[in-house]
Amino acid sequence: MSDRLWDRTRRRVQEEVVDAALTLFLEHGFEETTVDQVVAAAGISRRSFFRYFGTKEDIVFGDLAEQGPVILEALRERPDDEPIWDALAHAFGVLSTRMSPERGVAIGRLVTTSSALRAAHLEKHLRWQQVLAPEVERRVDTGGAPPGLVGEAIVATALACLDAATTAWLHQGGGDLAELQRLTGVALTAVRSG
Amino acid sequence: MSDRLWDRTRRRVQEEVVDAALTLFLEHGFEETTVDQVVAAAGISRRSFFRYFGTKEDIVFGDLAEQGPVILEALRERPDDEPIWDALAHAFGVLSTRMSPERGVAIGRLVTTSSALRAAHLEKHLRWQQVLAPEVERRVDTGGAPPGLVGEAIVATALACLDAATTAWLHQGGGDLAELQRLTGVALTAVRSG
DNA sequence: GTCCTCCTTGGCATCGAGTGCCAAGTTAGC
DNA sequence: GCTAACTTGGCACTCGATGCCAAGGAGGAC
Repeated sequence: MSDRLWDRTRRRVQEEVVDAALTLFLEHGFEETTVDQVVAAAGISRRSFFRYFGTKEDIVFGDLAEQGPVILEALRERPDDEPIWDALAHAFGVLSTRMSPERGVAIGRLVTTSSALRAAHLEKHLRWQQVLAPEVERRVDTGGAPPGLVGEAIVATALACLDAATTAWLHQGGGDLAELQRLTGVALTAVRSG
Repeated sequence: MSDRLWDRTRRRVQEEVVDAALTLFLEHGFEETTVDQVVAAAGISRRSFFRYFGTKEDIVFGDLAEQGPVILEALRERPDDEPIWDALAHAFGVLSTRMSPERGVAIGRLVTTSSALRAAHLEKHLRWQQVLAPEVERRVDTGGAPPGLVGEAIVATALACLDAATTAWLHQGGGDLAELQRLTGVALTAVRSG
């Protein structure tokens, strides 16, 4: 987090590109908007764009895929005797502070309308899963299961329920983050007691 | 399933392309092998290739993504009072009859090594999920949850556990399908009783 | 301020996946 | 054998993404 002119300029440019791109995406759709249109709207060269964002999907997700360690840190700070599902819910909660709810809803809607974004979204979950699984496995009783299996299954399930809840939440308008948490709880309860 | 010469030829060509492609993929990797190399090895034109397979990933997954209705049919045939997890496990079982175990293991290994294949794999699961969720929701008590939430959460969880089990199964050599089923059960039990 | 170094920028060429179009060839039904 | 239906493959093109390189701005040493 240094603050030389270069870094500040970089962040400013990045934000401008994201703003211009999201406007276009929401208006015409993600797949229908070309990178050329984005860079034209943002006033940056095509080549530089791909240095700011490795892929077109990165405009939408930013560095979210690399936030596994941040979630892990939050998970480590939860007490060891807390039920694993509560601990995970709280750990994922740290991400909600990184984005405005309005933008979260906009991104959520975009993701549901583009299979490329959906793929990137799920790949992101997979990255988180690999980071979080060991700590989850440390916390629970695996009962002699092969290493990795229980941790991965639990994290993947939590993310699956979060996704199902997000779908339902967006469907009923989105907006209230507490409601999303409630729906996630409902999904988890249904899974664990069906 | 008509049997005109055209259809038989089509199936034969398709199989030849898959065989040639899988050989190349296993030797050099999925992303590292270009479609041009595949069509050269299979003796077909590039243009025709994309009429047989809509995407490069389709070589590996075939029509698996469109088998949602087949799984659904199998699920419908399970008794209504069977626990939903057992019913789903049996329903997914019908897919194992569509491929040799050896090829299944080969594909599994490929998927773990290519993010493009992983994305297609997860997109496939999403397709299944949308087909199966309503029937699952009909079978269980949703307790007044928003429509779709519980069904999607349950199917997504089942698939997540199946994936975690597959990872562990491949890690320990693969081969025995009964062992994969056992691992899936272990994952599900861990999720539902952690 | 001057010079030198580091880093960024943008243009160019290129690759790889995927698609529309069209002319030529093959199959099916008569 | 003739015609309609369909398949094939070549060409040109779009779009995302990458390597390379020359030009230019930022920042420190003097």
